[in-house]
Formats: sequence, structure tokens, C-alpha cells
Amino acid sequence: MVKLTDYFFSTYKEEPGNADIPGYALSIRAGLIKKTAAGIYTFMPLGLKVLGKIEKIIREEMDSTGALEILMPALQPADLWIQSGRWQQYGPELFRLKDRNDRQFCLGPTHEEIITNIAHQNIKSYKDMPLNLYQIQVKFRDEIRPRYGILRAREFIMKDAYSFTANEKDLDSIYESMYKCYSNIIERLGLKYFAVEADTGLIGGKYSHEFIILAKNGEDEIVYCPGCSYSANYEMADFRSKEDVSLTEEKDTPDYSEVSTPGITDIKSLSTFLSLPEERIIKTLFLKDCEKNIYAFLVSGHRELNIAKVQKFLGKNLEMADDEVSNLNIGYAGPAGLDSRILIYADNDLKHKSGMAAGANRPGFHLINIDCTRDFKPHAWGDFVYPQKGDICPNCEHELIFEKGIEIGHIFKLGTKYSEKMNAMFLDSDGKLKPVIMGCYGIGVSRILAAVIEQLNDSRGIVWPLSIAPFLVNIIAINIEDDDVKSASDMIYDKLLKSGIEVMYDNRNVRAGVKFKDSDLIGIPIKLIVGKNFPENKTVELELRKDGYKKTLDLDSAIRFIAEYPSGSHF
RNA sequence: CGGGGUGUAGCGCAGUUUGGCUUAGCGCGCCUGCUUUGGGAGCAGGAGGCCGGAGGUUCAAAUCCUCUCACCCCGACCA
Repeated sequence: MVKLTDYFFSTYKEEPGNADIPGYALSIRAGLIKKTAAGIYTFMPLGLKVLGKIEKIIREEMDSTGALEILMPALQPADLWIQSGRWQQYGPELFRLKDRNDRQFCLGPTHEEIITNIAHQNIKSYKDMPLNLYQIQVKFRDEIRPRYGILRAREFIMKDAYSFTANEKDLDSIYESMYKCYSNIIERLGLKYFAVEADTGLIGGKYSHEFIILAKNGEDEIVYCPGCSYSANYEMADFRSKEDVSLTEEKDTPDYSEVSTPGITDIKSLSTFLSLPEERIIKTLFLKDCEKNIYAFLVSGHRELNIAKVQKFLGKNLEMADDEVSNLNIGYAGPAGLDSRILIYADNDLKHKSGMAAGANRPGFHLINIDCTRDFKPHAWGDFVYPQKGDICPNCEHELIFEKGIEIGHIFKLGTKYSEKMNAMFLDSDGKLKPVIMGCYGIGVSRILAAVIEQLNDSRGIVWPLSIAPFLVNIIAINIEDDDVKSASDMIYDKLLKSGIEVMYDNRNVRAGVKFKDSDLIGIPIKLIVGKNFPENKTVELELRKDGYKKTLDLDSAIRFIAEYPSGSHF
């Protein structure tokens, strides 16, 4: 495939100045990408080769589900976005620009508007569906803070698919096939991952999954159960708290009473002051909706309120109320004796607890011995908090495990949000005009490249999975100035080429150490080392990048080993 | 957008506090030659900079002042 003296690449011994995660540092050091501007990268030949292989896998898997590839424009007219309402909704993340005639455009961060417009023009009957269209395209998002190289770039490559169906059943079946498709893709990449239930947001459909690759430096957090198949986005996760007998309801607990707690306005100091664990304190938080209605949320003192869950529960947007509740004795608020006009919502974790402390709704005082059953009646109980270490799987008895990861895919049932706004209607078999039901399925192509490096590396460099390694084998000619070694290496290179093996030939006139280090840095799975042993004994040495396994073989055996290595039948 | 920081050779940095000791330096990389060749070689020679940009102060500015631009870190954001 390539002789290194003819190739365009360079590696770096030194760490780049501004790479704060190993994957990014390696992608620069291995010469895969070059930064052009903040969050904007150039793919060099080696990086592009890997990117192409990732795209190939995605295309193969998508095509096998029956999806059809299209290519939409990166530059999109504003009027479609105005129709969908997102021209206003989308913040400064949307790259907006004007043409010479002062017409508004944007660089697409996603393509719902374009594709829904296509659907509007082309889908007329239920007979035109189901349909699943995808593209691999450059996307733009003016990230507030691009970071970690191509893991979070402003210009990036994404595969996005959009499905169109006449009914929910067909949507479900495409959703399922996309779920399977994404799992297949990630498995072919040889990565550890979870498909977790994800937040659908306020507009969201019922169902959404994120595909998360495990990586220490990931920006997403997930929880999963080691005992069953349960896994979820940290934000979304269901859980049960460990039953703590000492906190559960006892008969004949004393009535609550007021204690003076001057200057104590936070859980930590209250816990210290009263010598009570944080679990025995009721934290009272106030949220407001857009009409400035105030809601009180009660959670256990050691837990954090999860606004995403709360919003989902109430079905409306909420934020912390600060100014609006100055009359409510912040720091001394509590459920017992609270202004009765405020609706109280209590986290499930408090159910049946007694002997709790909470604010007395009077500056400088808290109540103790509150019984959560007896002393207040919340408007509703619910799950309003994040899971914590020690919490139990909702489906079985195991303790949940927390891991960090990188989101590389997201599948989503859109429903009729866009088709209604953009008038993508079809005539159903019952003769009625209905909005097309849509789904969207994204997978970050360039982000996969970054995520793979982030998950699969060691102190020497990248360790590519075989499916996307830029080359399968690297011929390392020790001392290319030795004519015997050079002619042998040339011959071996030709032979590997003829066998259809993806081969890189390091024919540079540099010392062996340089070649070994570079080969390991750029992560070529197999090194084929040609030294004096070949002219003398007709043997070459093979070494695997993954585990350092070495073997000295005659040439034919070596070639057979290499050819068979990807199928796992090597000896 | 708020807070902080950095711009000096392709990359990584020193020099800036206290203006002149610099013809602006070091390491890596690059070019030439010789030696070397199984885990980032040695020697010798060399190329490469309007010190981010624009104004100012001064006899004199990489160094001081003003304004700009770019990049980075922390926070809020994230189909």
C-alpha cells in the first residue's frame, strides 16, 4: 500500500502543549490530525485512512438495514429553520451567515429541516414508507468551548439517519434495527460500550438511547448494573436506595420540636451542629416555572436534586428560584408549616423516614424528629434525585456501578414534531392526511476516531483495533543500507501486496529504534521485522502491537500468519 | 458571556519582573557530509524569526503603555 519514504506523515516525540487528554495528544503525536483553528482540524493521510475505514463500517451496517444513503448540503437556508422554529430556538451554537444578497444561511449542526423538507416534497402516500435515509456529512456547531481535539470539535463528521414511517409500529421496528446496527458497528470497532437509556428532553419522544464508549476521560457519566442488563445515563438512571433500617418509621416517635440553629443554613453545618448524618436531614429546594409559580422539592440531605427528572415529572421547564423566594427563609425552609400555597414534591428516598431534621420556616430554627408520613403530606412523591454510589439496581439486587464514557451515538424517536411544523404529510390507507412519523439516528464519525484512541492506547501509543487500523502490518527493515536486507524487504513488500494485505513499508534510512517507536505510536497491529536473519537464515520476526507477542518464522509462514491474523486463527 | 492565562523558528520552551550585555537563544525536528544501524545514535557544518498585529513612550523596545487579534484553561451549554 505505501512506502514510508513516499508517504506524507510526521510523528512527534514531544507532547503537544495543549493536549489535556491522552487520546488527543496521541492523535497529534501520531500525525493523524493537525489543528487548523480552534475546534477545526485537518485530517492527514494516516488519520483520513482510519476515518475512511470507520465510514466504511458504518455504510456497510447501515446499508444492510435497508437504509439509503443521500448527501444533503452543509449550507442551509434560514427559511427552513424559521419554519421549524429552530432559527429562534437554537442559540449561538448555530453558525449563521449571510450571502452577498444578504440572505440568511446557517452551517448545519444537524439536518432535520432539510430532510423534512425532502419528505414534504417526496412522500405523498403511506406506500412511500417506511423509508430510512442517511448521510455522512460535515456538521458545524459553534461550541462554547471546543476541546479535546476532534472529540469535541466545531466542525466534525457525523452519520445521521432519518426515518419516515406511517405508523408507530414501523417506527419501532426501524428504531430496533438502528439499535442493532449501532451495536454491530461498535462491536466491529472492538470497543467496550453501553447503550443506555437517555434523556429525551422536554420535547422528547418516549424512547431514546445513547451509545457510550467507556473511557476514563469521557464527558458523560453512566450507571450500569453488573448483575442484569440495566444501564442508563447518569441523569436518567432509576435506582433504589439501600434500605436503612435506622431511618425507617418507628412506632411512637416523639412529636417534632424546634431547636435553635443560629447561622446554620446549609446541610453540612447542620449535620455537624445537630450531630445527625446528612441522610437524616430533609433538604428543601425551591424551583420556579416560567410563570413564576414556586414549587418546593424535598430530598434527602445527602442527595442532589436532578432538575432533568423533575422537569420530566412535571412536564415543564423549571429553574432554581432564588430572588422569588426571599420571603421563604432560605436555609431555614422545611415541609412542616410551609406556606400552604406552595406545592410540595418529595423524593421517594424520604418515604417512611422518621427522626428527620428540616428547616422550621423561621430564621435561626430547625425542627427535629420529623416523621415524613405523619408531619407533612406532599402533593406527590417521585424520583427527583441523581443516583449515588451505594444505590441499588432498579431491577435486581446488585449495587450500581458508575463509569465515564464518550457518547458516540444517539437514537431518537422524533414523532411528528418536524413533519407537523414543516407540513410533511401523507395520505394514509384510510384516506386521511397525516403527518409523517420520524426518527433520527446519529453517530459521530470523527468522534469515534477520537474515542477509539481514548479507549485503546498504552504508554507507547495507539493500539488500533484490526477493523480500522490504517495498515495491518508494518515492514521494518533494519538497516536499509544493507543491500541484502533492502532487497529482501522490497521482495517481502511486493509479496504482501500481491497477497492483498494492507501493508506499510518503513523503508526510511533511520535507525531501527525510530521505526519501532513510530510503528507503536501509530498503532500498526503487526510489525514484520527484516534484519540480518533473513539473508542468513531466511527468517523474519513478527511482533504484535497488542501484547508484544513475538515469533521468528520463515517468510511463507509469516505471510500466512499475517493473512490469517484478522480472522483470529493465528498460532 | 464571566473569571484567569499565553502568543518568541515546523513543534516544545527560556529571555519580559529591573529597556542596552542578543548579531534573539536552547531542546526536538529539518538540510549536507562522515561514522553508525534490533527500541527515538555520534561528530562536523548549515537553513529557518519583521519576538501575534497596530499605534505610542524612549537615544534605545521581545521587554514599558494603549488598542486590537488569535489561542488556551475554569464555569454556564451540549442533537
